[in-house]
Amino acid sequence: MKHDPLTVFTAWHGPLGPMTLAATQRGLSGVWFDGQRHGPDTSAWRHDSAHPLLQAAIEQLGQYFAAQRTTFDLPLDLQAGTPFQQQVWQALLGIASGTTTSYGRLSAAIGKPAAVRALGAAVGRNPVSIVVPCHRVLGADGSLTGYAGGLERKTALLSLEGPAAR
Amino acid sequence: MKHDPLTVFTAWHGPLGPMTLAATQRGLSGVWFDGQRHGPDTSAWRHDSAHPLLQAAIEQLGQYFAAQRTTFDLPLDLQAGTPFQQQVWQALLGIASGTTTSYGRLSAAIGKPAAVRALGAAVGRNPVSIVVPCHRVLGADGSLTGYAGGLERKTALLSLEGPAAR
DNA sequence: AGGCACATGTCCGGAAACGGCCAGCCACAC
DNA sequence: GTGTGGCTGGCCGTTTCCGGACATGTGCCT
Repeated sequence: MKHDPLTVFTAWHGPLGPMTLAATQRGLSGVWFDGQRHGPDTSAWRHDSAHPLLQAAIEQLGQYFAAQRTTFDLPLDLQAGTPFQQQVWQALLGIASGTTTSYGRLSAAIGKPAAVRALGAAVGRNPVSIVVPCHRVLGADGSLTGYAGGLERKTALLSLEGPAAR
Repeated sequence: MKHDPLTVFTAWHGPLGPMTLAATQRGLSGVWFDGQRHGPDTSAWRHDSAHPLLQAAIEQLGQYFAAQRTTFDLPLDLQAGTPFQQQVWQALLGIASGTTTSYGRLSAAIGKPAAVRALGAAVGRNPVSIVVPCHRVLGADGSLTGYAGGLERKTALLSLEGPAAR
């Protein structure tokens, strides 16, 4: 009986495979690789491939994959998560393209150095792949550790962003 | 992240104390005595004392309390409950003013004679007091058993509806 | 008569398990 | 010595699971 915003979604086939994008009145709320872990349940949403924000997102993603864009200019709606998750996702936005950080440094950055493990779980549930760059977080020793869309995709995204930096 | 209808609400001070009324686009969705058990959380709703449906409800409630009306003519929205709860609340609407029934008979009426206890719980969570007459359900031996708004109010409503039948 | 066990759907609280981690140790290889 | 690899334990938010409580009534047992 609570009021949640109406969510619209559409499909898009990008270089790394088919994806699903979602948006609310407040902004872009989701970008998922089809079949990834923690994927969306679209059954209660409305399909709308003509939605302006979704089209804008697709355009910018296309430019990103074509290496013609490194940052995104889109309104985001991250209100779906818990306060802690929102805090983590917000922090992810601070990681510049071409750079990476570690789970430990990120948890220290939000003032909860001991919540490293919990942060890892929160990062893994980031609903807006690519745009909210959860793929730029590595293990303390530089290992890939994990990615909801599969490690190959994480590697692909990182090499796309920093050709030099392996 | 699911779409629920926008809910509006307002306050009304009736003969039995202050109350809160709520409505969605589909119809009247709530009538509660302030402070009753299982009361609403209005924090995500919008206050709108001018809403036509809410005003209509208040008018009819006024007539009801003045003994100038025994039935209500208002669209209802009972979609907030579980399927079982909706079934029970729907059954409540079949109890005519001036009459009463028991939890046992009611559970038999919906084809689930064994779910008496569950039905009691469901009746107790009826969101639309008075209009959906949960106060017309008594124990098998005629005892009052319970009322989310307090037993005094249950008594008051029953005596209002059936002056003869105490 | 009186007492007790049981059926049923839902909610709520507490307990436990589960992660996209990391630091500290130890054991081995060179 | 130095480096690598593997194990261990503790960290903490979230999710899941489980056990009880309820606006009751019927049947069986004493």
